[in-house]
Amino acid sequence: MSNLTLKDIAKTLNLSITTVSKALKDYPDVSAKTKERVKAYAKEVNFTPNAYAAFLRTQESKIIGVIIPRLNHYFFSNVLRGIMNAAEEHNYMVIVLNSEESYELEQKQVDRLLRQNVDGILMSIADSTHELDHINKIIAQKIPLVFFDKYSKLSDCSSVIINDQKAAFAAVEHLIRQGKKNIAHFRGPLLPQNSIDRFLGYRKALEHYGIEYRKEWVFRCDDISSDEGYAYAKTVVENHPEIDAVFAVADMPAIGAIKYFNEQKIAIPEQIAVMGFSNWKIANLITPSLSTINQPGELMGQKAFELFYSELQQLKKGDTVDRQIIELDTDLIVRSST
Amino acid sequence: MSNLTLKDIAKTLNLSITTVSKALKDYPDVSAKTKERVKAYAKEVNFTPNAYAAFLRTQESKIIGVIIPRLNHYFFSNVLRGIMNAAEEHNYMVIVLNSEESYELEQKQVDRLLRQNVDGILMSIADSTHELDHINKIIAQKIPLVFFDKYSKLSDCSSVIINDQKAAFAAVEHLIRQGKKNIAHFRGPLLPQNSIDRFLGYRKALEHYGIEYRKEWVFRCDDISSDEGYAYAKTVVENHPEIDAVFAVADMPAIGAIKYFNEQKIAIPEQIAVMGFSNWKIANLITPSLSTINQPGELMGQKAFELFYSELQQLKKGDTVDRQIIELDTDLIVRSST
DNA sequence: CTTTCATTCGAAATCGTTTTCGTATTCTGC
DNA sequence: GCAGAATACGAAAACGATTTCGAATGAAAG
Repeated sequence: MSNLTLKDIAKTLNLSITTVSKALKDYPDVSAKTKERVKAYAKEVNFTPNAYAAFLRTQESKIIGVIIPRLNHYFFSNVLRGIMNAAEEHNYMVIVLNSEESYELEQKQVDRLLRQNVDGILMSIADSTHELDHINKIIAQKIPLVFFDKYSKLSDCSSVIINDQKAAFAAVEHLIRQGKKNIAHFRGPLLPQNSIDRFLGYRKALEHYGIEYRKEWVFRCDDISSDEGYAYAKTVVENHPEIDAVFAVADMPAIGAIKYFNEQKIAIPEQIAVMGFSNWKIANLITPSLSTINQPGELMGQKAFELFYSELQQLKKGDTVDRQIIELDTDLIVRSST
Repeated sequence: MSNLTLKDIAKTLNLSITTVSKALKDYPDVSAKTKERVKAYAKEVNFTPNAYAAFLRTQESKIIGVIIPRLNHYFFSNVLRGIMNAAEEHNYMVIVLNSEESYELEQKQVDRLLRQNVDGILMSIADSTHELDHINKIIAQKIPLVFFDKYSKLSDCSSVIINDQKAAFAAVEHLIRQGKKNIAHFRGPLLPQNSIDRFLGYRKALEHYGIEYRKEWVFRCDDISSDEGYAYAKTVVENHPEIDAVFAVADMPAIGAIKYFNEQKIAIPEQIAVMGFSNWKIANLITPSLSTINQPGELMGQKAFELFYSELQQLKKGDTVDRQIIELDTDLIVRSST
C-alpha cells in the first residue's frame, strides 16, 4: 500500500520508466493504446508522482511560504484562508510561519523558507522590521515576493493593500458628521506603514473639516491590545473630559475603550462615540456594536496569491516581472457605537 | 547568491563531494583539519543542504501537516501556534490545511499531505466526518497521526484532548452552586465527540444534583455561531421564561445569547446566567464578561507535536509505537455573567 | 623489509522523476 | 523494392545529497 514508483509501474506493464512517465504526461510520442493502459493502471493503484524527486528536475516545489505577524488575529486568519483557497486551486501547498511581530524571527523564517525552496513568499511585515536585508535576499534569489496588508515602501514588490489613509479619513469624517468635534486617536506603533497612514488619515480629516489637531489627544498603542484601549479610555475620561469621540487604529483598542466606558456608565455614542478599524467578528457582538472599517481579508489573500502566481509565470517565460500594487476597497461599517 | 551545492564546495576546496558531505555531518573518517576547513567555508557561503535531494535518500521531509476545521477560530489558531513553535524547535516545517468542517475536504487534504510525503499528520476531525477510510489510509502508510481536541473514539491514535465531560460538569455545577435550577443547554452538532461529551457532562451534573433533565431545554447549534445563540436566547425568553441559566457548548453561542439578553435589558446573571466554553479572547471583552471554561490551546498544540515526534522516533528505531492519550486540565473561569 | 592495521579520502550507487537524444519499427510514395 | 518520413519506444543523463565500500597512505609491529 505504500507509494508506488514509476519503476514499479513500468515493471508490471512491461514498459520502460520513460514511456510510463511520458504516457502520464500526455507526450505525443506515446501511442494512444499505451497511454490508456498506463493511465488506467496508474489510477487503479492510485499512483502519485513523488513530489521531491520531481522537484529535483523541475525546481518547482509547488509550495509557497506565508509569513504573518500574528496567527490568532481575526484579520490575518481571514487572509490566510484566502491564500489557502487560492493556492489549492492551483495545486499549491502553503507553509505558514509567524513572525510574532519580531524582526529577528521574521529574518529566521525567511531563511527557513528559502532553504525549503518555496516557489514564492507572501508576507506581511512585522511591526518591528526596520531593515530589509532579508527582503533583498528573497529578491536576489529571484523568488516571487508579495506583500499583503503591511508592506514596505522602500522595496518595490507586488503588494495587496488597502488605502489606510483614505479609510481612516472616512472613519473620522463619519465621526465629524455625527457632530463630534473633539476626536481622540488611539494610534498604533510608530513603524508600520498602515499605522502611520491611519494616523495621517485622521489628521487630514481634521484638517479638511477645519478642526484643530491636538497632539495630546493622540495615544499610542504599541501592542494594539484591548488593555491599552481600556487604559487610554480611562486617561481620556479622567484627564480630557472634553473628548467626545475616539478613533482607534484597530478594533481591539476600541473594544477595550468600550469596555471601560460601559463600566463607567458613559453613554456610547452620546457622550463618547467609538470607531474601530478592521471589522473583526467581535465588533458586531459587543454591546454597543462597534462601528468600524471593513478590511476584505479573504479577498486580500486571494489577490496576493494571484499576484505571486502571475509573477511566477512571467519568470518561467523569462519575461521581466512587472510588480503590481493592488489596492482593495474598504467599507465604512456604521453600527451602534457612533 | 543562489544556493550552492555540495559539488560547488567540493570543487573550490579540492575535495570530493563525499568528503564534504561527511565533514559537515561529523563522520569519524574525516580528519579534524578537513572538517574545520569545510565547515568554515560552508558557514562563509551560508550553505544549506537541499531539502528535496536529502529527502530522496533519507525519506524524511521534515514537514508535518496540520488539518484544522476552522482557521479563524481563536482556539484553533492558538493550537496552531503551539504546534508551530514546537515544530520550529525540532526544525520542522508545518503545512496547514483546513477542512472547513467538511468530511469531503478533509479527505482531500489528507490525500494532499500523503502525496507531499509529510513525516506526520496532526488533525482535529471535522464535525461532519462520519467515516474513517482516510484515517486508516494514514495509519496503513505507517505515518504518525495525532489527534487534537476533536478525535475519533473509533480509531486508536495518539490524541491530546481535554475531558469535555468533566469540564462541562464543572461548568454546570458552578451554575447550580450559584443557585440556578432551570438550566438550559445550547449544545453543539450531533456528531463530534466533544459536543456529545459536553452534553453528557451537562446531564450528569443535573443528575448529580438531583435536578430533572428536560429535553426541551436543550437547543442544538449546528454552526456553533453567535447567531444561533442569539436566536435560541430569544426562544428561551419567549417560550421558557422559567429558565434562569444557559450553558453553551462554546463561547460564540453564549455571546450571541448575551447580546440578545442585553438588548432585552434582561439582567445577567441575576435573571439569567450565561456560561460559555473555550475562553476566547472576546469572552473577557464583552459586557458582562463571560464565565467560561479555559482550554489550553497552545499547550495542546505543543503536546500534539511532541506526541508525533516521539512516535516518529519509535518508528525509526523499529519499535512498536505506543499510542498515548494526553488529557489536559481545564479551568473554570468565573466572570460577571454567572 | 614485510605484514598489519588505522587513518583519510573518493568512486559510485542510490533515491524517483524528467527530458534529451537515439534507435527500431512501420508506413508512405515512387 | 527502396529512400525517407512518421511513429513508438527506451537508454541514459541529469537534479543534489547520502552512504556503502574500496583504495591509498602512512605508521606500527614483527
